[in-house]
Amino acid sequence: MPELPEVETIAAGLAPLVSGRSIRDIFLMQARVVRGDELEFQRRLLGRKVLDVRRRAKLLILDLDGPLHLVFHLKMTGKVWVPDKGVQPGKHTHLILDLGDEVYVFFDDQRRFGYVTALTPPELESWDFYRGLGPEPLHLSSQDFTDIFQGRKARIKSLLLDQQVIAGIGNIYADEALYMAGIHPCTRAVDLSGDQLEALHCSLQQVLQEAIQAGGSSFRDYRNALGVAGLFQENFKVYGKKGLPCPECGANLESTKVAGRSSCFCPQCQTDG
DNA sequence: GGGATTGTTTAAAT
DNA sequence: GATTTAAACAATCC
Repeated sequence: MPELPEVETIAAGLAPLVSGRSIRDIFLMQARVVRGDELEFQRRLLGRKVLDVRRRAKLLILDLDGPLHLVFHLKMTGKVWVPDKGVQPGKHTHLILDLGDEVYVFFDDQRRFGYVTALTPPELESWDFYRGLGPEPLHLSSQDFTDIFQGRKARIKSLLLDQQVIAGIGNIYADEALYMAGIHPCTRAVDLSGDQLEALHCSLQQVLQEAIQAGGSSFRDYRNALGVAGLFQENFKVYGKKGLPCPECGANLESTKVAGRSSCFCPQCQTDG
């Protein structure tokens, strides 16, 4: 569930807590959450110092000396956080990094879809998934944004969710941005006017920035680096609100399947589908 | 116990 | 071959 704003919030919260600290010990309770050989994983990490914490797409990346990259994908229910002192691991805590002075990084994942891996810079750069990621939406000019979708025949919602096309967007922010721009999720990108693409660019940047400001969305069980819930879910206009009235026109919001995902939209405000 | 939930991969279709 | 769509997968909740 964590999308761009949630991972951004986690990275920002984690950075001051872990930067400059070294990994003194590693406790791996669920080896399956580690991609690659778990012994090699532990060998690589031990003693490394955290230099920086950042986000790329939905990936949370800790840059370590060596150099080495500790890469998390949180998928649906993954959490990377620094608990208050004395907090014991839960039954879904799969990995703990001991950073000394009673500072621990917990990696929790109830459904265990998430994963973590330790990669050297060449390994990271040659990783097909990483290399194939599309541009960061917040770094795109209106022109670049338009160029991405120009002439594509797929439905706009599918393209927004495609990490190779544009990175970091999931079901929540795709639905919200399309609603704000007045575009039906089933519209083929090729059928969108220049004005519509510009509106979508604008609404996407707005919704992402507002969500980051609010500390992400806490639908279900997302928590930030301190284990605190975000607030943006209170700003949802359409996501998960099938059957409720549209905040603009009052029509009942509808849901349909696009790219295998439920997609909530207003049949009045989001036409041309 | 079936269906829904997620992002990604892989296979199939166009 | 390129593009697009659908199914499969992981584990759990309701």
